[in-house]
Amino acid sequence: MGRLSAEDWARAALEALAEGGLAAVAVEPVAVRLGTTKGSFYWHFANRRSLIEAALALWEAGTEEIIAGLLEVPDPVLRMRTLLEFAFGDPVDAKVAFQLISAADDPLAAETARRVSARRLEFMGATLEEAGQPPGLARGRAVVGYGVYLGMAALHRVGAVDESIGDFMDLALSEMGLAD
Amino acid sequence: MGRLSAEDWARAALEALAEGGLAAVAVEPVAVRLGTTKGSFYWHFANRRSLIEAALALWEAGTEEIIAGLLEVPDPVLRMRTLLEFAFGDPVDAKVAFQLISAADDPLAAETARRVSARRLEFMGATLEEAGQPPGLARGRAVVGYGVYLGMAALHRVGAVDESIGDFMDLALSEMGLAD
DNA sequence: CCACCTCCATACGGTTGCGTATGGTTTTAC
DNA sequence: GTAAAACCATACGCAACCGTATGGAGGTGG
Repeated sequence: MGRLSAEDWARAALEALAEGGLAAVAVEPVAVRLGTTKGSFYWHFANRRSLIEAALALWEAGTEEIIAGLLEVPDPVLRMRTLLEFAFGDPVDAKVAFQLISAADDPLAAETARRVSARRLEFMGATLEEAGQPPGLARGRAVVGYGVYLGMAALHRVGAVDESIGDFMDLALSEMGLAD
Repeated sequence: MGRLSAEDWARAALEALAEGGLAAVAVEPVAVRLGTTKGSFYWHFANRRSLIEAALALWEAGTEEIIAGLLEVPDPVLRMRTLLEFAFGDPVDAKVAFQLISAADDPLAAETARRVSARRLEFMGATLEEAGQPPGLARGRAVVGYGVYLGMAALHRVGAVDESIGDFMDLALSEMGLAD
């Protein structure tokens, strides 16, 4: 593995967060995951808290990155479809979102989840408006669409639904009035 | 507080589960919550694991209880509306569902979440069928409706949406083709 | 080649939670 | 009223994890 950077630690922490929640973002277990020891960690970070912050920042940056890429897509309907492909194609994102919402007793986790969710809802709403939907309806459908995304990911995660990812996407599109 | 029963412990454990996840179902913290000590706990339970089992069983029993009550309502549309009133009126249930889904690395938590979710989806689907909807559509709408329920609870929990509970209910009803 | 800086391993003390042991207090049974 | 049962408090050993201290390996400039 060679020498490690702070970002290596942040990535590993984000993985741990997705799998085991905030409690799994623990120094020694993540060190094991990286094949190293605490000695390395406390060189790059002051404490466990700053590792959590780094992991959350990494996750939030991912959302901004995706949105920036989607802004290159001119057609709003295609843009929304592409967004859903990204969303349902990434199994980690919904897990992290879930873990953070569940860990809402942690102020930073709650605030990060709120900010990222709000950003996504705003982007989805704007795209639906651009597709010709009136503002109020666009907002409502964005909330429902993102809610379905989170809820479906949840049900899929525990095996309560068997429907394929593709079915979810078509369903979400039709819920938003964008059915083809 | 007087003397405690095993069910008192299970209830307190369920509260802790809703607020802090599986990790919060810890013997000593729950003892503090009850104003007692471990000595009481290990009289009623063999270990921490059995406390978790009791809390999960309590949660699952709640679903069955509600469904049993709803079976008394003859009209399927009214039955669905009553169900949603129960669902959105109980702030604890969705929290627990979320926590268990997040804690899906624990086999018992995952299996319980799966079983309860499947039971609810089945009940909702059957009710929609009884309301005159074709089976496939009824199933799909049940999945979407329950998914929205979970997702909305999540977004509401972190403050990403401000819409009132009542709005959620009307929205869910209209999504299921039961709008008045 | 050597002084220094970067990065990591190991050892230590402190905290929190699990599970056991043991004794004490309150209720119940007769 | 007393013996047994039910219930609870305290103290202990054990394990996981946090954060610190300290020293050592490996590259780099002079």
